[in-house]
Amino acid sequence: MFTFGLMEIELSQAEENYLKAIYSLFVVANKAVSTNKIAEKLETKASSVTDMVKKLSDKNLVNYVKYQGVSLTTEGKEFAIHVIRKHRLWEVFLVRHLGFKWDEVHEVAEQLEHVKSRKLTDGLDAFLDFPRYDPHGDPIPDKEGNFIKRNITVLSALKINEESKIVGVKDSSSAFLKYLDNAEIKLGAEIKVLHKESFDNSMMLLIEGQKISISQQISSNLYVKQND
Amino acid sequence: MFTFGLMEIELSQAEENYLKAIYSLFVVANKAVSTNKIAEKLETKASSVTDMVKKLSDKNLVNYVKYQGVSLTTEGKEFAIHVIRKHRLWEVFLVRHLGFKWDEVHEVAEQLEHVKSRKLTDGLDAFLDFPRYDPHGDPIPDKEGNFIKRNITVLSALKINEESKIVGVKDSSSAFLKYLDNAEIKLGAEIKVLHKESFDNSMMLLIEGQKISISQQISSNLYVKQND
DNA sequence: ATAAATTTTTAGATTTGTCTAAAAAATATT
DNA sequence: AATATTTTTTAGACAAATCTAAAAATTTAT
Repeated sequence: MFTFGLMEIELSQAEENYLKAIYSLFVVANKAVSTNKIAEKLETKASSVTDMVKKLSDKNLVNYVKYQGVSLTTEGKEFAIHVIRKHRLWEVFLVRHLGFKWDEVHEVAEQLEHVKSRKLTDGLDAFLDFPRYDPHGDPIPDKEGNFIKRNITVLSALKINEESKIVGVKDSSSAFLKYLDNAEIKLGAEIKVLHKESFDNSMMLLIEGQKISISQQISSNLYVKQND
Repeated sequence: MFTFGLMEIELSQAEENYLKAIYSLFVVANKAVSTNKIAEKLETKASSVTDMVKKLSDKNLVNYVKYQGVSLTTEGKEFAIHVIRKHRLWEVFLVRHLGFKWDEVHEVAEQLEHVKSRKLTDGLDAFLDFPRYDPHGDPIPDKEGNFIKRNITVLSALKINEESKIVGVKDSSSAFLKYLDNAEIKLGAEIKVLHKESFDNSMMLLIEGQKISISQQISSNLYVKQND
């Protein structure tokens, strides 16, 4: 058997976490990522990253040239996306069925994402009725690893009088999510930009009938649907 | 803070597996268990067990005297029961909601049982409506670690003309469970012993209207309700 | 273009959990 | 009771994943 497509190799949790980190760093940088960046993301040391990256390279999961950063191979990307799929499906489950708040799911999903069982993942997906987004608005890859590519911008980029809908958060920290809860800013909310304050870049917003002012810190961490 | 009751210490998966193994061996033997028995159960070597048991003893989770076997401390028992609780709750979830058969749940539950989150476990328990038994008929400890103590015997101990109900399996191997599926022997089935063959100890059974013969291998691995 | 600063890698050590082989203790046998 | 057998522990080694400190390469600055 040469079944090379996916899942023939068993990865450790550490390996999976590295692939996930490399994937997400690559997505934003769009070029090979440095060992330092990976170390920062995983809260480890660059020397540890070098070791692991060599190992992943031996397994053909990453492309690695000394001193020139790391990128994922096709296979490595498949693994990373599969882990992300599991993570986000679990988040949906926790919020929908176990009463978790959106700021409480991350830590638990970080553990659940490493459970290995195709039947479990696909069964969970079906049980949840194939959700397309997680509680933070991030798209969930399907069985084949296909994402919905959303047309989104940050709220702070909108101009006065533009209308849009909040569809996701850039920052998923507990602190930020709790702020949004307190301010009653929810995904799906329709918004309109009433005013932009030039000196501090704060914004006056009409959100579901309510007028509220938000700092740039906030508006630059909210994703809205691209208007066009 | 001296909160010593439970969960202040974080255990590794390996440590949790040792506690679980020691617990289940102790339950049947009712005396301190040998390192050899533990090694056999965990498919490892006795020397590895000695090492781990020392570590668990340092953490006050087991009582260990050289050459004299191992037993759980109150705290160790609490941990073991908590892991068993998680294992069995996940089994219920997998069968009820994700379409797993009762012979498919073990391996996945072995992974899920190590996920650490009080909120997850108790939330799952509530979501499942506080099930009292897992798919194999084993009782599920509640939040406080309390079990239902069932009055059960093995089917093979019943006498001719005795009636009872199948409530659990002693052997949870995939092979045995599949045999039961094929023979359409389910938990909850009402049975009556029609005949016992003296030369091979096989039994003729009336089970839900059907007459079937089962070997001693089978009857000694099925639990029935104790007819007091 | 050379020096300075930064980044990355290497070398060697550490922790966890495991192993094998040998030694020590406990149990069984005669 | 002495010997043989079995069980258990010790000693030393190993793989995975990490770390620190030092060396090497790259990038930035003058």
